[in-house]
Amino acid sequence: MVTGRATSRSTSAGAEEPIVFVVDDDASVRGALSNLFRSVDLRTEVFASAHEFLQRKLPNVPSCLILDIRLPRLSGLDFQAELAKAGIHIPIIFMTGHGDIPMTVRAMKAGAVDFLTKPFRDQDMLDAVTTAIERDRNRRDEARVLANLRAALDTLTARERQIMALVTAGLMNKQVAAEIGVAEITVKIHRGQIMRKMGAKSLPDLVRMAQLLGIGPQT
Amino acid sequence: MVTGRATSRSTSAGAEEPIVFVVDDDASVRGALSNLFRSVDLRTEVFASAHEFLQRKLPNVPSCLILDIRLPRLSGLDFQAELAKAGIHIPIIFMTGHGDIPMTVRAMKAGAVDFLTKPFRDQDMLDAVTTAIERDRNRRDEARVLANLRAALDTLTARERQIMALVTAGLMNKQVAAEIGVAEITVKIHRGQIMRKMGAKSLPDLVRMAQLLGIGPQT
DNA sequence: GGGAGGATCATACCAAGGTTTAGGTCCCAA
DNA sequence: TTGGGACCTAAACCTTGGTATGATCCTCCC
Repeated sequence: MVTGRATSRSTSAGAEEPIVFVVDDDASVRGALSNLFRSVDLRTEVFASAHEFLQRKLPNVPSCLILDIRLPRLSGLDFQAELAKAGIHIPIIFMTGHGDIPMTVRAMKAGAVDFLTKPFRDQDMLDAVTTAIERDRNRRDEARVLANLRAALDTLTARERQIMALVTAGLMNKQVAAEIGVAEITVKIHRGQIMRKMGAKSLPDLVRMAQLLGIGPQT
Repeated sequence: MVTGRATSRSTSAGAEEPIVFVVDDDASVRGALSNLFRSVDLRTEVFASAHEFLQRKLPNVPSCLILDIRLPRLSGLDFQAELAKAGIHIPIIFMTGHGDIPMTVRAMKAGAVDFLTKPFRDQDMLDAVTTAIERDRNRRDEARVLANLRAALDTLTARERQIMALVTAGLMNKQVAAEIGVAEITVKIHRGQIMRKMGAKSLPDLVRMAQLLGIGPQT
């Protein structure tokens, strides 16, 4: 399973090596995990507190966070909530020595990848990390696509966005024209501009973009 | 939150009243839950074992299942796995007197709505049921849409399905024709037939259908 | 054998999509 | 004031999309 470093993926440019972040106030735990991950060639960074971790500017590579439920000043669960509120969606793996079921439920409901009780088997942790990294990789891929689409959408004028919505909803040019009270030729011209700006190679292409952008009939 | 019976929804024909199923070998628990749900006008059915529950032909209404982790003969977790394997996707709420964290994690990973430790507050259970019913309602809505689409897709011939994939991918008729080695007019005729059979009112419509059906570029 | 359904194609015709060229107005910022 | 961008439109022109009619060929099945 955990075969080692995510050897440079042939696609997208380099620097795709995943990172595992560990936050635990117990130095021995940090050391143990650090060793474990290094043993499988996983880049690792450890922190003694949530605050310390937040200082670190998060890199743009697949990563995950291993968190002790019981942290000084801020509980792991609260920290998880903080991150979510801040729009940071790094997958989290919890560890606990004295956790209980309600904590576990809360963490899992909030999207935690796993919730391990100490002591845990190395392999369980590695499996969880593999899952977490993979999840983050997928999330990042989707986020990148969406960001590009949104950037393209931002170059559209209000009129173009309006017409894009109507066109992708399935209206004919003449219907769009009637709907917004302009001549059909005007719609055609806007439409061409939309295809260019959005980089859509076909109408189905544009429809899928609109879909991802949440435009028109959500379905 | 739990305001009572899901009074006839204006859409789809009646019989939409949700049902809560309870499986627990402890008669007093069954009685207590039964009373609790009746007090908020929720239709309830209780069973003493997983086997008993399976005898019951599941009705076509939003429902959820409340399961004790510790069941005679078959653990709640294993039963959850059984149901999943059998393609039964009813949302599950677990109860436990002596559960542990790994159990909780496994249940939640497998999609459980909640995992309550006995004794729990009535309100917690009611909240969980509300969430579960709502989740099932959404799932059913999506499933119904998808079933209709699949039924329509089934009426397509192999050729039509092939052309549908290419058309929704964004190819022009002439490109489709070249791709499959027929005349453009043939593609046009098939295409018209596809629109009719699928009940698509426009190309964007068809594209969205293809998307839901997992046809073409998944994106 | 004969009919039904599927696939193919031609011809003809019309509707819809799309670009180019060439304007026009309005408004905002340099 | 001037320039540019957004928006609007017309005319001309070409490409695609889509339907109708009619026909051939094949296979499967009664």
